[in-house]
Amino acid sequence: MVKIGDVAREAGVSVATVSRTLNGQSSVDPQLASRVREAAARLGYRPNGVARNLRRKATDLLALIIADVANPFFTAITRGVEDVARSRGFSVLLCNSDEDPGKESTYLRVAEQQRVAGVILSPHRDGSDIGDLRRAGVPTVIVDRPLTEPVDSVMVRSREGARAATDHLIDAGWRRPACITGPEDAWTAQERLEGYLSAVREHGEMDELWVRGPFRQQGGTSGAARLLDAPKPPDALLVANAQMALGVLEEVRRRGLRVGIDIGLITFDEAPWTSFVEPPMSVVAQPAYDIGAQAAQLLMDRIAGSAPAEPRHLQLSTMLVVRASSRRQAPR
Amino acid sequence: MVKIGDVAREAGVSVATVSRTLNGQSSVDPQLASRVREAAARLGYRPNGVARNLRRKATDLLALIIADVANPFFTAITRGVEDVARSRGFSVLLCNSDEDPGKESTYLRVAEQQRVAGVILSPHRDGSDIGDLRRAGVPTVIVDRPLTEPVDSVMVRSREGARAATDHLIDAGWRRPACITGPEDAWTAQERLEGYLSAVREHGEMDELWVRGPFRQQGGTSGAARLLDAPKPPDALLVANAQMALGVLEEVRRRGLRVGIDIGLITFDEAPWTSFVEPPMSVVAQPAYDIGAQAAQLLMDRIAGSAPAEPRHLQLSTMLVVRASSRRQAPR
DNA sequence: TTGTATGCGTTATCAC
DNA sequence: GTGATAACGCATACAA
Repeated sequence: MVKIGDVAREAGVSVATVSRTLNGQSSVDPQLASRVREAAARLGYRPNGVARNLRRKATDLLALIIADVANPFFTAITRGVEDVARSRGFSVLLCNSDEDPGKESTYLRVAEQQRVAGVILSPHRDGSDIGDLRRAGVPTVIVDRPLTEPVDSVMVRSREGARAATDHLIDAGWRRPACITGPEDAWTAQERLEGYLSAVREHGEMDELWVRGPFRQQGGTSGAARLLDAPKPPDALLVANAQMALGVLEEVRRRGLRVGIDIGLITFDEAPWTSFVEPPMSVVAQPAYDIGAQAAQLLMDRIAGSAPAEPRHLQLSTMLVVRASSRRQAPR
Repeated sequence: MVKIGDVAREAGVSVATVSRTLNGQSSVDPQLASRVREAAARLGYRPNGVARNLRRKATDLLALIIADVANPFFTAITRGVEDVARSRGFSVLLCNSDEDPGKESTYLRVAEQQRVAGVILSPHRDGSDIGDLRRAGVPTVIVDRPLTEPVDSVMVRSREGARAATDHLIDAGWRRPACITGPEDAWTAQERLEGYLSAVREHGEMDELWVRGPFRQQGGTSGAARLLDAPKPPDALLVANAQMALGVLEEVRRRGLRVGIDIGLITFDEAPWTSFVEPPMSVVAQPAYDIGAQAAQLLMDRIAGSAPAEPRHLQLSTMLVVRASSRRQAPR
């Protein structure tokens, strides 16, 4: 492996000059500079990033710690993070925590040990301990779920989205909208439920119909089943996430209910399939890519030191996308 | 930032003893060892991974260079890689090349400079130059698309999958199956087309019907349109990727054709939506997660030096998943 | 502008 | 079993 000294010898200069040249310092004689560059090219020199990082006491690595990159919501966040990171010369370490506090803290430790320049974290259910990170002075941005610690964050106005979706269901003529949300310890589940409740309460004379379940397909299936088995079942459903929505769809079809006629449907998350099911599914779209991009931006500012001392909290809005599943057609 | 010397002083031992203790060397007096561990905990010591990497001349970082993590096929590969990497104590650097030779070579250089322990690469269309990597002795595994260089690889028997799918269409009673495949310079597109062609030729007396398009939704739309506008249009379609399949579905519906009755459909890739469209879509499932997991496994073996000198080539099989879209129902 | 020399925080080699 | 010390490859303070 050729190192800086080899290049220096080849070019007949000192290592300092090689270093300066390759790091684009202006104070190098153009003549020498080109001799250095030629020598480096001739020898196929590749600077050792590890040594450089050690000396500079800084890396150009970002850690992205999320539940699961296979969840389309996080996939989009990941893409957003990676795009702005790359544009600023940073690379991203991908960490799937699977909502497992153990894996999460392992990754947090890895991030700290590898001296990453910053961390973007979607904390698990029960809150996460980023105390070590903060003590170590590692810039951090929280996404999707809040943390009590005073750090930068990027969130989505879930509650407002749920509320708008519920209002829409009612406006469309559905009389008994219900909500299928996530587990109690999931903040986003709570937010979405509250959005639903506030809409229903405001309309008055409407029953509050809701159930919880895991944020997975099966959670949707069983949630729908429980609601539909009730003596006075709902006639429309707001589902808190796309994976659950697939389960709901399954259950609804199993019962022979016609979406848009017998039952109205709307779900959180613009998954790739939503506009291709029959009928197309209305959604509360979350700006997932932007969450990632903005979080990365915040982080870069923080790393560059060009951020205010106090933490900044970004709140992105959802977008209501109305398709056929939530429009009420008269039964034939 | 507390360093190893601080811990040594706190524990009243030498840095060597601290290092040995924290790296789990057995040859340390248990008494001293616990004193060291206590001191480290008391001080909140975090080993500096960068310094360690420099000294050891090795990192526990893997670079994963793929076209786009947002493509479900690559998402699954990514998850597979990350899982086995983590289980072996490695982290993964996520790199989206977007099929752009420029981005790809940038990432290749980053990987080399950061002295990653290994690289998993899905080369872009026109072939990729991993010469530098090989010269630098960086273990590399190629996935999804071949490269002439003699390195480890994990591929899918695309051709056989396409052939099985075409055979299935014919067996199901479709008389004029066609193929919508990707661009000429995409190896997988070629393989899938050839699989289709071999099936059709073997059956004899059948027209070879096929078109190419970009591996995107729009490619499916326009491909389907061109085929269906022909004087003698096909009655069934084999589509080379899931994103194209969405486009095909769109076009087919636009024309009022009933899937499974007027036209048979089957596509490559088990995307999350395939079983939820109406009617459920038959697919040629690729073992994407396994591709990633196996590639990572191969790479780890190579890194550990426990791999044979000659490159190993894994070939994973596809799985035909027959759903309603490719079964032929009599028109009502 | 250029060169020399020091140190970044570890691990590992060598004596003891 | 333990400790002193020399690398690892680079960036930079300082001297020239």
